[in-house]
Formats: sequence, structure tokens, C-alpha cells
Amino acid sequence: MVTIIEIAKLSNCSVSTVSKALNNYPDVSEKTRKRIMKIAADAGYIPNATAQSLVRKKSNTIGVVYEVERGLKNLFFSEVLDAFRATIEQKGYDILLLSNKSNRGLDYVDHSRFKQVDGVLIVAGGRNLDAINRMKENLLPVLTLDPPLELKNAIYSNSYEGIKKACGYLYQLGHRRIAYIQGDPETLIGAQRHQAYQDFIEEKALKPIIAEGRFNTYYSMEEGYQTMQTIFERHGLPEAVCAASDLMALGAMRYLRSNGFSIPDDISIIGFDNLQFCEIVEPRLTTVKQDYKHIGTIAGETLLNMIENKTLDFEPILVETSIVVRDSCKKRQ
Amino acid sequence: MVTIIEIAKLSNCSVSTVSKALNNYPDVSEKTRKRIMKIAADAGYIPNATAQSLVRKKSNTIGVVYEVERGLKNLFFSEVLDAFRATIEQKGYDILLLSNKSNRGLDYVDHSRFKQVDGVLIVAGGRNLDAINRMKENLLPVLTLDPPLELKNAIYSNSYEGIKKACGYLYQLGHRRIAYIQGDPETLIGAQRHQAYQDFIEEKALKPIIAEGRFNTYYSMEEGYQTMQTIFERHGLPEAVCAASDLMALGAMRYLRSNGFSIPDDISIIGFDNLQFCEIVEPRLTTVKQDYKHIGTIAGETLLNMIENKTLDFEPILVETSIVVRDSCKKRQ
DNA sequence: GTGAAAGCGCTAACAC
DNA sequence: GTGTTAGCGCTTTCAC
Repeated sequence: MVTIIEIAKLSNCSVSTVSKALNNYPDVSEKTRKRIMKIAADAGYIPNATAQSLVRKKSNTIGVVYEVERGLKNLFFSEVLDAFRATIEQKGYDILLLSNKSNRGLDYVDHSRFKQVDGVLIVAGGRNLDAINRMKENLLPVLTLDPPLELKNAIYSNSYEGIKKACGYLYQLGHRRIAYIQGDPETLIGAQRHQAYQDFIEEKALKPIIAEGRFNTYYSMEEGYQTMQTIFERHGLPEAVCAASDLMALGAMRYLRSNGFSIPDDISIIGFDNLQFCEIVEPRLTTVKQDYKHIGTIAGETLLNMIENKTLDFEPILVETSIVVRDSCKKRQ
Repeated sequence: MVTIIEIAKLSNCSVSTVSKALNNYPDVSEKTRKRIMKIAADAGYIPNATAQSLVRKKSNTIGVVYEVERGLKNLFFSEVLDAFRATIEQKGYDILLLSNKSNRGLDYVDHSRFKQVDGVLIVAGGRNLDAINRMKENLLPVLTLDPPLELKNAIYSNSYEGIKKACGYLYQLGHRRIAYIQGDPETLIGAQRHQAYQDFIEEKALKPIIAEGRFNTYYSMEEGYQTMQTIFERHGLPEAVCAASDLMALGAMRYLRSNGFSIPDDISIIGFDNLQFCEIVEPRLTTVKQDYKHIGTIAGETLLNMIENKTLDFEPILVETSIVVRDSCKKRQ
């Protein structure tokens, strides 16, 4: 590995001059700068980021904490992360993957310190507020996506307005008996979505159609199936269904179809998330899109900002959703 | 940030004794070791990995290169990476994400050097062999998954046997008019799968049913749809279809269904990959499973091995596939 | 405009 | 067993 010392020798300069030339300092003559640059390039010199980090006290690396249990394999994570990466990469930052379980006995807070990251993005892992506070104690900028509790330093999709939009869309198609398949009303997101449905129903003076008492913690297909069954048995067939997740919408579709109902002819159904499979299932699922790309970009910009300005707090950011119209909803005859 | 020097002062020892104690060197008395450990813990001491890397010339970080264009959002990547991470994490390694496009003008080879990673995993990005060779020149252990060309230092699914198994399964169900929807026969994987079909047909003395001349570069739904159409128009309805990817299988299903055929009653169909949506579509797609988890684990073990033994080469590893039986194939009446 | 030298936090000879 | 010291490769005062 060729070091800055070799370059100094090759160019008959001191290491400090070489360093300044390489880093575009103003106080080195244009001529020697060019000369040194060329020599370095010819010699195949690549700086050593580790050495730079040590002296600059800056690693140009951002830690990304994610839930091992859920893995990388949810679209939420991968789409957000892609946009996040693109944003921070422009400023020369790299991503270090940090699992929420620890490496060598360190939890992710200590691990972040150990690896000297400049900031931390916690994706869907904010379960423990304590960790976030410890990050801040360590003067580490930290940012959370979709935490389970109302939190500072967080970026959310506007779930409340999202469900309102969904119900509004169904209403506009002429539906009045609109059922809701809830998530887990004890979490922040679940509560917001639930509240949105209730408010909507009240505003339009409709009758709520819901499987009271259910807590769909996983937003899964199976839960959607069962919730739809409960609703059907208690209330009969609604005109439309709004589900708090795409997977639950899909589960509901399954139940309805296996009972001989056709979608969207007999009943309209709308999901929430806009996962990839919305395009693949039949009928293609109309849904509320969470703007993952925007969330990732904003997260990147915000975190860079915090790093550069050494701020540790910012107010929550809400990202708007939008309806993606496909084939699972239809105007009421 | 509390450093080793503080701990030395607090414990009235030299820095070297502290370092040795912290790193479990044998030549420090059990008593002082315990004492120092306690003082360090109480002081909230966390070692500085950057400083350690600099002097040890080892970062305990592995670079993962992936294709920005495809993003993180393919199941292949995320499942493999999850298993890979779990494996290397046990040995104290972290993952640094490296996009195949560069950061600050460095390509990923130079970037890997810059960040001093100990080894590199290239996921589905081996398009340029040159980069891999440059890695090796730099004495960096490098390993590739699913490269487009036959390559050393690579781990593959056994595509050839996979397609053979698929065709064998259809045959065993009683089908004889078995069509094949190919990928891109000009790539390694495409060629292997194609060859497997041809060999199978020959062995069983069947008639090949294939859309000659097509190159399905993306293995996409759209390509599957069109290829199925071509096959149908040229050869009529086969008894079964073997597709070189799940997405193409899905496209074929679409085409067949929109022409009034029922799956699996009128025609059986099998895919390749075992993507998540296989469980979600109707009928659930029978397919050849690529063992992503195993690939990731093997990749981790192999790379760690290379790093520890300073080897730069290993012979290609083939990972076996298996059939996942679901609902899209049926015994011929 | 250039160079000498201190030091980032840590490890590892080597001496005692 | 413990301490002294020389670096790892680089940046950054400060003096010239």
C-alpha cells in the first residue's frame, strides 16, 4: 500500500505539502498541486480512510440499525434504504449495517460508538426509546423511522390522512357501508389509522363496521382473513373495505373470494402501503402509497444536516401519502 | 470520549497493561485484569475501532457491493445478505454497503481500499471481471454471487440440476408435452438452464416446445407473458410449462388465464426462484427454490476463511436447489 | 508557499 | 507481570 510518505519522497515535498495538495488546500501553489496529484495518481495512491477518521474524528460513515427478526426483506426497509443511500452518498458517506441484536456483546448504541459512526438511522426498530436517548447522550445524531411511539427525531408517513384519503376515495365511488380492518390500535400508527376511520365515519354520519376487540399486531394476511370473516359474520357484506395494510387487504380478498364474492364487482377493497405485490395479485390492489423514496431522501438530508450542524433534535416530520388506483375498487352501481 | 489513557490513570497502570487486560492477553495477572475491566466498565469505556484498525491493519469490516439499479429490493439480495450478516457477525465483522456506482469518484474497488475493508462480497454485480481481478491485485479477498460468466471465487445455485428437477417433476406427474420459457441463453445461468431443458427432452425422447430466438434478459412477467403467447400460437397448448423464473411463470399464467385456460386443471406450470409472491398468487406457484439462506451462509464462511488464511482463490461452489410443491401443478388425468 | 513536528487512540515489541 | 516507546497513516498548527 503506497502511503502519503512515498508520494512525498517521489515528489521531493514534505508530507504536509502532499496532504494539503491532495485535500485542495488553498495555500499550495497550483503547480506543485498538479504535480503531486499526478504523481499520486500514477503511483496508484488511495488515501487511508481509517487514518483520516482517526485524526479528523469523523468517519463519514452512518450506522443503519434494523430489526434482524424482520430482516432486510421487507420492501419498507429496502426502498427507504435505497433512497437514503443515494442521498448520503452524494456527500461522501457510507452505510454501516448494524443489527439491533449486538455484535460481540455490544448493543447497537455501543457498537455505533465503537465503530465511530457519525450518525445513526434506526429503521423500524425504535422499540426502545432508551437506546435513542443513550445515543443522544453520546452526542450522536439519531433519527428514527416509524417508531411505535410518538417521538422526536422521527419521520412518519401521515397515516391519519392516509386512511382518510382511502375512506374518502371509497365514499366518492358511492360506497356508504364502509368496513375497516384495523391494525394494532395500541401502537401509534395503529391508533392514528383507527382514529382516522372513526373520524371519517362520524363526519359523514355513517355506521362504523369493524371487528371490535381485534388487535392485528402483524398486519398479516392471516389476520386480514380472520378479521374479514368476523366482520362478515357480524355485519353481513359491506359495500367496501378499507384495510390498514396491503397484506390484510389481501387476506380479506381471500376470505371474500372463497365465499363466492367477486372483487370489485360485489365489494371494493383498498389497502395501505403499496407493496410490490399490489401489481401482481388479481385484481391488482388499489392502495394508499407510502412514499418510501421520499422518506429515505428526507431521512438522509435531515441526518446529514444534524451531523453537519451538530444538532441532536428535530421535530417529527410527516410525509404525505397518496392513493394508487388499480383494479380492486369500483363505482357503486 | 474516555480513552485508554484515562483508564490507565484511573487504575494506576500503564496504557499497555490496560490494553493487554482489555484484550485478554495472558501476561497480565488475573487480579489487575479484573480490576481494570471493572474500572473501564464503570467509566463507560468503549474502544475506538478506528484506532485499532489503523494499528492492526484490520478493519473487521466487509464490503458488500450491490447493483444500485436493481436496488436492495430484490428478495435474492435481502435473503442472502441476512444469512451472510448473521454468519460474519458471529466473528465480529460488520457490513459496509458499497454501491457499484461510485462514491466521490472512486469505483468500488478503490472505495474498498479506501475504507480498508478486509474482504468484499459482490452480489449480482460481477458484470465486470476486471474489477474482481483488480481486487485480487490489491490482495483483497473477493467473492461473487451469481456472476454472468463462469468464474472462480463464485457461488452459484445449481441451475442445471434445478431445471432438470423441475422437468422431472412435471414428467413424473404424467406430462409429456412440456414447454420451456427460457431466460437469456447468452448468459451463464441462462445457458445452463436452457441446456438442462434440452438434455432432459433428449433423454426422455420428447419433443421440445420452445419459443426459439427469444432472449428474456430480465426474466420478467411481461417477457413470460409474451413468450407463452408465442409458444401457444406456434405449438398450441402444452400439458405443462417450465419457466426459468417465477416472474416469467406468473406472466405465462396471466396469458393462459386470459385465454380461458385454468391452472392447474388445463395446464401445469412451474417457476424458478421461490420468491415471496409464490405464496400469494392464485394458484400458489410451485417452483424450484434457490437456497438463498444457504448461499449467504456459505458465502460468509468462505469469505471469512479467505480473510483469515489470506487466500485469494477458491473453486466455484454449487448450491443445490429443491422443488417447493404448491398448487400450480397437477397430475395428468 | 512549504516544512517540521505533534498527536489522533491504540497495539506490540522490547526492556525491566 | 508491568511499563516504555515506537509507530499505524494521516491532518494541522505553527514557524519559516
